[in-house]
Amino acid sequence: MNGGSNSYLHKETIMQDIKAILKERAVGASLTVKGWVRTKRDTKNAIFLELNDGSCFANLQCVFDNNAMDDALRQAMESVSTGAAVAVSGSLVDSPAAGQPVELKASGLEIYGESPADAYPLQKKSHSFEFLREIAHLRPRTNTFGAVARVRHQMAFAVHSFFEERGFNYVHTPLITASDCEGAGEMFQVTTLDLDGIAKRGEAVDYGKDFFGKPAYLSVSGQLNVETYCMALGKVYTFGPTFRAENSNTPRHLAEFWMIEPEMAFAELPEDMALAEDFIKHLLGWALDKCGEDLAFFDKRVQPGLMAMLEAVRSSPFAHMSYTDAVKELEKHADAFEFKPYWGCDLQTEHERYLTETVIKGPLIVTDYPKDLKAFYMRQNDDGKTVRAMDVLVPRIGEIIGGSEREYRYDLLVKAMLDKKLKPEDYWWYLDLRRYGSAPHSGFGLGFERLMRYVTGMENIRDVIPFPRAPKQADF
RNA sequence: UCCCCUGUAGCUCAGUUGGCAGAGCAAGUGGCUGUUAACCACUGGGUCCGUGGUUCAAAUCCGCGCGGGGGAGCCA
Repeated sequence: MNGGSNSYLHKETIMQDIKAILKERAVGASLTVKGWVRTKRDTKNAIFLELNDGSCFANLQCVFDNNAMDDALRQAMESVSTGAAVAVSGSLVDSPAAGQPVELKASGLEIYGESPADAYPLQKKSHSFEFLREIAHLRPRTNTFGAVARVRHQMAFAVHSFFEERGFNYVHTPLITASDCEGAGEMFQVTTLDLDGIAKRGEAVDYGKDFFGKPAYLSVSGQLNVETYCMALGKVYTFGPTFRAENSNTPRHLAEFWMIEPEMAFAELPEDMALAEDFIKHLLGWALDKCGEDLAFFDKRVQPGLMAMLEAVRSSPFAHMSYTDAVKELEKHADAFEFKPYWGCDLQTEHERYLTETVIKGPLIVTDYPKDLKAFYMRQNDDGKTVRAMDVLVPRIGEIIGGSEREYRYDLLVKAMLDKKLKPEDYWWYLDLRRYGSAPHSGFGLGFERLMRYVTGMENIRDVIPFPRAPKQADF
């Protein structure tokens, strides 16, 4: 554990991560800590190294006696600077100074990797998120992005725990699809054809020679596929990457993002909405319970009031409003909008924000949208005008969930396809679900990174995923 | 894709009517100090995004290109 022959570590110490050390506070214990130097401060009598090993937000302060270092240790210390990877051994003591309850009274030091101070991009100061985005390989070493990474892990884990507790099966839907009919946005094409060569030779593209024998794409949604397993296992969900080739350049869109799509057999829209509300509350509650230290940082430095907001959402019922009522509400305040609301209009961002931030001041579920605004597979209401869709809107983020009860009646589904200029034969296997044992079912999609924006308070979606992909942006 | 803003030291930014390139932080050196966004002094540090133009003179004005941010649309 102690490394090479030039080690100045004490050999008989216990290796622990900083999270455990700060939790247990075993004063008197001999310890070895391995991590990265966040800051180094010299004084006459002591040298302070603050170490972070990623296990938690907090650093461990290691204190070396500046008057009791031999030449070898002093020389090693000379080459330690912000960013260096080191191991420090010593004994845990109560800290005589304010700022930390315990600290490591250090005597051993080993350097694994230096980090030249005149070149290392991360300084002992705050950096803009825009700058850090350009060094995405180093930004997880900062307070903010370390916290984002830990929260992201916990949220992914919470997704699975939520569905596991409720008897859902996790289904892996394909990322590559050869059907050009998912209808949820522009798709990335996948090919093994030599496009350069074909272009140089001036030939026409023959997809019969492509890998799949026809054009193939990255999936924009797992929903249609997961419905097949829903009609067999009852309660299912997907959680995986999703790809949209839209040329959208906003703080809330990515070309590659992660989406969670549950689907419940025999469930109608009210159960779907209840699931969505429980899901959001489970996730926010999990974050509050498991990531308090990280959230406290976001609350202090990124989004003041964040934790109180999350607590409030967790403990109060979501508001409900039909699309028709929402438009009536908006029409009362038509002067406030650039786009005047009317029945049949798509709700603009300004409309959604007004509803959640001004009218409701919290999460709002809007239901029963005009059928012309929504996808073909949504269950049609008896009024002939609306479908059983529901969008969960939250302040600051806007739409975080989009879902619906699905149309399970064969004839009505085919008619909806034709109305939207889709070819039923392209959806033959999807239609089979309505021919053999069709049943009411409902589901929704939650954008994982939008959830992350909501939970952390981070404004830009590119800062809540490790390596964001967006138009003209695929570095790292 | 459209609209607006923006690009100057490692980072964040200032730079007046077009007239010798600046500050804070970071880095280096020294000092002080159980420090904790440490403090004090000194030092080094520039393709002013690129390109073309206007001008005696361009970081500054104009055209084009590229990058970044915000808003809109698409949506999760």
